[in-house]
Amino acid sequence: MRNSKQKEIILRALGEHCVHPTADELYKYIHQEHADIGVATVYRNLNKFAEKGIIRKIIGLDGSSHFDSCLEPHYHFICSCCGKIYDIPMNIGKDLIAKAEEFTDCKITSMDITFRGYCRECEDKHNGKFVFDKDETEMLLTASIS
Amino acid sequence: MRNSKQKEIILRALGEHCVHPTADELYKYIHQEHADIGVATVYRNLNKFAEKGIIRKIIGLDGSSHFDSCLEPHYHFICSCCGKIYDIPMNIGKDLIAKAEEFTDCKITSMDITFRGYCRECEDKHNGKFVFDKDETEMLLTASIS
DNA sequence: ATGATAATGATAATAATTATCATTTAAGGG
DNA sequence: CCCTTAAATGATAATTATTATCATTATCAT
Repeated sequence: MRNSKQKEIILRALGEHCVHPTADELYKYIHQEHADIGVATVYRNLNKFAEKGIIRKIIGLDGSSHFDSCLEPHYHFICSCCGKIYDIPMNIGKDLIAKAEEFTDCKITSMDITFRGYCRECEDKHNGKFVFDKDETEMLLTASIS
Repeated sequence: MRNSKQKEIILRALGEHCVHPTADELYKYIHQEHADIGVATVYRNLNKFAEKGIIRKIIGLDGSSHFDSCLEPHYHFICSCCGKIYDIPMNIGKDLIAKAEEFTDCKITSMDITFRGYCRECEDKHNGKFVFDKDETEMLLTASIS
């Protein structure tokens, strides 16, 4: 993989987000400062980075791809109300892989644990009654960009 | 939710599949016998069933939505080579939810564990060197319909 | 510096999913 | 059993996210 100015910009931009953005969201964010970087480049590189293990790809509530620059072992929490994805910095359940290999007779290389529920904010605001609303989510994700 | 002939057909068809199909795959399967059932109806009902907790929705390697008629607590294994999704009938790791709630201060309602690796077949065939190929996957998924 | 070739960006193409809306159907009350 | 009402359906259009194409540009080993 050859180096490029665009790759550095994309990686840095991803690092600036605590709530994990989609390729499209990241493209729009980058576009503000670097209007000369194309959509295809952002999609291409995020996927390439994820393939190489430089970043992680997470699948959101609605099946959309989100990206995560944190490589430390951790799991994810997705709020069923606002759709935001949070990190859970845990390194438990390592023995689960061994158990699963016994059950399946397959070679297991990784494990993702995703918790769902209601984040503090949504639990307080709506008492957990609301369901996932994509528009609201996009608003919140955009708002969290600083 | 009102009853309908289409709903019954869709639910029965899903139950006949051991490898979890996507909405589109299930539509094509149903279409062979019931050409009068529309795409929208299949998508609509699968999603409605999943919402109501009658079936489960699983997100595949490439972010596609697969459906699973089995409601017993279990986890999934996705082969990084052929993309097929298998069930792992385990009921371990219940205490993980309690731990995650401590960490996050969020109300957690569910947990998904997805293992990735290479299934027996792919491990033997390619020695785990191949990466996910969507076309090959579709072929295999279709072939598994009986 | 230079040549091979990987990376880029504009755009077209694709694929999956959802919205629209006229028509049909289910189900409860009279 | 018929009627009413609203939910469900199916054909199709629309949308959306993502990927493919390809001419041009940039990287980097030599």
